[in-house]
Amino acid sequence: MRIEDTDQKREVIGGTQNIKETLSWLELQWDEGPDVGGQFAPYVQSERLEIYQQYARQLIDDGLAYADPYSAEELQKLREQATAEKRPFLYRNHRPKNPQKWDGTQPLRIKLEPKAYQWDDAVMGTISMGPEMIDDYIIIKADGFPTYNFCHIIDDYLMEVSHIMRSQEFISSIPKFLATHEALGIKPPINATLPQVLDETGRAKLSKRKGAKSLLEYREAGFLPEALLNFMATIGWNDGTEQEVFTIAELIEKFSLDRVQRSGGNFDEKRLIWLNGAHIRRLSLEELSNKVQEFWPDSAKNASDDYKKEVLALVQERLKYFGELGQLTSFFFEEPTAKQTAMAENKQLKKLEPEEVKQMLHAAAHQLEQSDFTELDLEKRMRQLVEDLQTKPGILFGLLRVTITGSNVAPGLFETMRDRYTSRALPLR
RNA sequence: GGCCCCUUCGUCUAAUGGUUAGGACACUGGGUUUUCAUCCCAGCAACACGGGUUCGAAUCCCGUAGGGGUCACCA
Repeated sequence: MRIEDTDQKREVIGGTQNIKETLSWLELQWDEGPDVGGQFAPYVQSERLEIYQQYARQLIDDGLAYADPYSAEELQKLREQATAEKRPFLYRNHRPKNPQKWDGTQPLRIKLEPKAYQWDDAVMGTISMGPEMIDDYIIIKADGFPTYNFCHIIDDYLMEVSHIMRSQEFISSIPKFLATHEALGIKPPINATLPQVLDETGRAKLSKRKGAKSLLEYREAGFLPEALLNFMATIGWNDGTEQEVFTIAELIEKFSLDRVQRSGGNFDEKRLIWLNGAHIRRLSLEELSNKVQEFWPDSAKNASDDYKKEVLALVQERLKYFGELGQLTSFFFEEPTAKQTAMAENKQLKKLEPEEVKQMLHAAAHQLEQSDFTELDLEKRMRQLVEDLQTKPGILFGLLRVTITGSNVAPGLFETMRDRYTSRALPLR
């Protein structure tokens, strides 16, 4: 892992920390980099300025770099002119004839020979671009910091990087990178251009500025890292079989660049939600229990771990992400409040007269007092009651569900009764 | 505008000249069931368009259209 922090103006407080935290959460570990060290340290570019200066001086000595005499305003003007004439802006058309000696206060530009390049991209295949893609770009800014375009090449070389996998927006810069390698007399690594991830509309690349969530927000919402990785990996890649759900270990084993697609894919959150549910269902109760600790409702604070585990077992197959845990389980820990609303929303229950409701609940309570609260006994008694009251399972069970959970959506009724009452988490009334 | 990349169901994708164009998500219907969910079954739904090449094209070639990227003292 290398921290590319050469743009002082855009440095965000906590930005690096955020990246490290995200990668750690996703279980993507770096074996070399900040915090862990390595033979090519330092791994933070702002601590490597000397190195870039050295390479820049070499280029000056070779006559391959020169000071840029233009002011920002002058350049801006030239650029606007090019845009107005509907042609690309090329700095090299305005190269100074006799550039002054670089004193470190002006930007330093690399002098590249315009020529066509052809190379093999590990995803895109053979790509070629003409000389119009080559321009003299800034390698050291007026503030003394190098640009990404320049210093990543040096770092990748010094750090013996084998593959560079970048998103599509870099592809048209690759000829400049190749030309820079030539100027420095070093061999370029393998380039792989990955498809972009687009937003739900498929019209723009996914970006936080346009409302995309950060990965850490998915963590907050209770998504699993393996689901996120599974989801991201299968936008633009598949293993050639019909497998949809992959563990992290499987992804590491099966992923290969030659099965990566060239076209971009949409970020379909519905598919992510489904995948997350699928991964949740694969967890053992023990694993699930460990992962949801932060997501229990406040009212579960004093409940025992054993009780919470029982509750968890009842909701595991209906949990799509942990953020739902509260609304799915709160009635195991506190008396529900939404009973009236739930009654009104239930097609069968809203037709009942208050007197009928009262009668049914009294009869049910009477049975419960005699029950041993095993699931089997509860079911036997309630089914008998359906017959005694000459009602339907849907009505009596629905009424009990609403009474106990405050909701029309809940785990199995008899399991719910058993867990809710035998634990003495809530008094029987 | 120049240059580059892309285009299979609504979405993620399989297919590498011969398939009724397959799977998954979503959606719809059904089954299991006390609700929801899980699970099972079924349905809906795609080769951007036009020319070639070929006995035969989603697949190869050319063109058109559409989409994306890039043209910073940002990465």
